[in-house]
Amino acid sequence: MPRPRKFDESAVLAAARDQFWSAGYAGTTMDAVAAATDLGKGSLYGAFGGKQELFHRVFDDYCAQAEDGVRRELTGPDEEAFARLTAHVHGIAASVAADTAHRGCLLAKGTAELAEHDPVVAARALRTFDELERLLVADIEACQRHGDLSPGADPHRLAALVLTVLRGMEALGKAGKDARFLEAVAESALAALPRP
Amino acid sequence: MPRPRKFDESAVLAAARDQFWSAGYAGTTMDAVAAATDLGKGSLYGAFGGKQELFHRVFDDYCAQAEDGVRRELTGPDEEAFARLTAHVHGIAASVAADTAHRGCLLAKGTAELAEHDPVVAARALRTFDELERLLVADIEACQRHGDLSPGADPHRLAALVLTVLRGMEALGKAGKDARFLEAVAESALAALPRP
DNA sequence: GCACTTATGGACGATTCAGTCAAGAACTGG
DNA sequence: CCAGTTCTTGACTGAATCGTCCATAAGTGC
Repeated sequence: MPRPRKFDESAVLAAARDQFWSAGYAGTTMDAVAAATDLGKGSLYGAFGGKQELFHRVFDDYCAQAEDGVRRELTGPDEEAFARLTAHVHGIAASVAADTAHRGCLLAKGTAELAEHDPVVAARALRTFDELERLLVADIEACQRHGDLSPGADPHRLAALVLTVLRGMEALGKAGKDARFLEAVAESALAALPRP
Repeated sequence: MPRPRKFDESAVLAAARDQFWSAGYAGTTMDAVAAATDLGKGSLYGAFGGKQELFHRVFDDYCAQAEDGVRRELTGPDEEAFARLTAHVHGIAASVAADTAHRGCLLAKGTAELAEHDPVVAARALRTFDELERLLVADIEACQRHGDLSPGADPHRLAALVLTVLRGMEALGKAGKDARFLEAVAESALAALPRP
């Protein structure tokens, strides 16, 4: 029987994630990750394979968690679909505004830095956005069924617009646009949805 | 009288910009910049001071050019204000979609990578977005004067929404969302503006 | 408690990085 | 054509960088 690992894998991944999140991929050194996780470099390489593989793992976990969070926020009975949608949009605005350190979102940061040259990252990012879009479509369809949104509108187009607004808020929040701006955008985007 | 410079400063800055654009700040080496510009490192450091100063210069120039381009697209007589707006939004969608290499926008990439830790970059990015917003407000007000948009709507809110959609399209295009998606978003965003 | 397997941790190596420096080249005013 | 100033070249430095390696520790089935 092998010697079991002494470290908690999820804690190590969280520490690595924070390093990548703060310094970016190229700006993060494996020595820093080792120091942050209190692991020797031998253990780090033995367990995760290398910088790129570690990042892929961290990025994948982050995307999965992001999807899960949104899924929880947007799933439920039709009667509350519109409330869920407004809460989600306002919630994103609020959380972006609350990020006064402008750390932003690892999905956005990783995509901006690596999507051009790393097909694994690009594919994972695209899959995540597609899933977020799908969740929005489902919720918007629920809104239509319950009569909160115009049944004649194309739910895919509405979802695409909402997703785009959400990602734009993230980008502008990172640049320092304030809570008032973001809140106004959230309100305007919701007001732009066609009511029956 | 001093010996004049042999190189063309704007060509050197363009080559440096391409390096930073492609590899990011941390991923770019001064050796690579020197090779791309055919300059010795001594000249590079003598003329621009160092990696960070060079990036600030490149980033500032890029932002200024971006502002100028949008200013040209959105400025003109009231009668064409709405046509300018629709052309701008569709133009961004088309140019993002045409960027099949997913190089994206240096403003977005630099902001994502550096805004958190480099106040110079953060301030320049915010200033650029504010200027783009201002240009949108001016054009939307022109639309209202000419009767193409509802005069009762708050032009600042509409401009904020449009700017957010544009930055969201850039972010999603980088992740690989296709031309059909982006075009649908552009159309939906324009359709969401309140007509008189 | 022995043997076997894996984890650990830190030293090590080859490479690469940002930035410096000095010697010589190039240009112009006089 | 000379003197003075700046530009250029590329070798050099010291610090990091990624990744490897190996001796040792640790846990478990028998």
